[in-house]
Amino acid sequence: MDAPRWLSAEQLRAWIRLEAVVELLPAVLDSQLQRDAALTHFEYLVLAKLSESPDRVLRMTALAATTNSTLPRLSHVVSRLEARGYVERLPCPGDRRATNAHLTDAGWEKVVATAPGHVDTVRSHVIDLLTEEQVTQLDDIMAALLQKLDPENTLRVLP
Amino acid sequence: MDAPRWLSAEQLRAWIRLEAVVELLPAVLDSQLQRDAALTHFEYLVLAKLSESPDRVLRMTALAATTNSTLPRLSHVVSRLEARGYVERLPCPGDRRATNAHLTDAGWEKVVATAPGHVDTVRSHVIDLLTEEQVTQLDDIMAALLQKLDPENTLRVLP
DNA sequence: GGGGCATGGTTGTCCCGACAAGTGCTTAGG
DNA sequence: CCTAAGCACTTGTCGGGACAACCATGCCCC
Repeated sequence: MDAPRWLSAEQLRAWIRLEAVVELLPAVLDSQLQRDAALTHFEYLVLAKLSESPDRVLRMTALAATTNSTLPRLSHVVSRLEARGYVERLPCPGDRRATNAHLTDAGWEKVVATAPGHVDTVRSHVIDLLTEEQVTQLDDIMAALLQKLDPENTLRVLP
Repeated sequence: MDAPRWLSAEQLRAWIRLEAVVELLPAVLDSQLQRDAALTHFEYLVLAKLSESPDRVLRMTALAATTNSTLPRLSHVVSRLEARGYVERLPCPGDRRATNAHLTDAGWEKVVATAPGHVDTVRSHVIDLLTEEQVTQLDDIMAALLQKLDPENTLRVLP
């Protein structure tokens, strides 16, 4: 094996901190949503993405893509959300292999009720801690990382 | 409920990207380590932190702190690592409630063998994708977030 | 128009992490 | 002292996610 290019002190520090954030942030999001809405962060994400879609419908594959997820994982989650009445599965008219996930009225109201608290958490734990300039920097940096993590750019970020 | 302060388009974009990275990055780290060393990212972190400590020993509480973890979680992981011969538990001389985790020689060699591949992954998926300036920005931004996520600053970052 | 292959989704199993109790030690208070 | 409160873990149970195997439909193309 060839000698590994080690990290400089500066790089190491940035990495350790990113590591810590990546570890701790999901826990905060999950616990707030769990406490206030009995939802996983991922479950909330599914509902939220559906609520933003035309007719509140999305194909499973598309939904998996926008939520950075795999199909098996999504399928399980949709089953749970279906059991709670927030989502229903409909056959896709065009393609009989496909399934459409549809946000029910109850699901819509769940999102409406849950979103403010979630946004507050995001603000207080991320956005409000940064300057306007830092938000821009963060966006650029994450975009650079995503180019590697998600080359297909499945989650089409809004303009 | 009062009107939630919504996010601007810029802020939302940055948040969605950070969300995606936080979701996808752990999977990359885990799968590389799993494939090359049959270790979880968290297991590797435990071994790595021990390897950096004097005498390769750390109290469970201290180890939990530097790995951004909880004591129950750590206890389970140490049990697994102990079963594989990488770590051993020793009674703490000063306080008979406490337990010291000690990295064995086998554990040390495991870290030495595993570190280069891990560093390569960190480089290729994070550090090398950013300019020097961006690394500094990232460090500052993550430091700001950690002040909220981890007020005690348990993980004492090196100079 | 029928093999062969890709696509879209579901189901089943295993393992890791969260959470909640429980045990033994230590310290403080009267 | 001796009891009560607090600390440092450990253990047990439960739920969610990864992965692999599986079915069904669509597409090709000869």
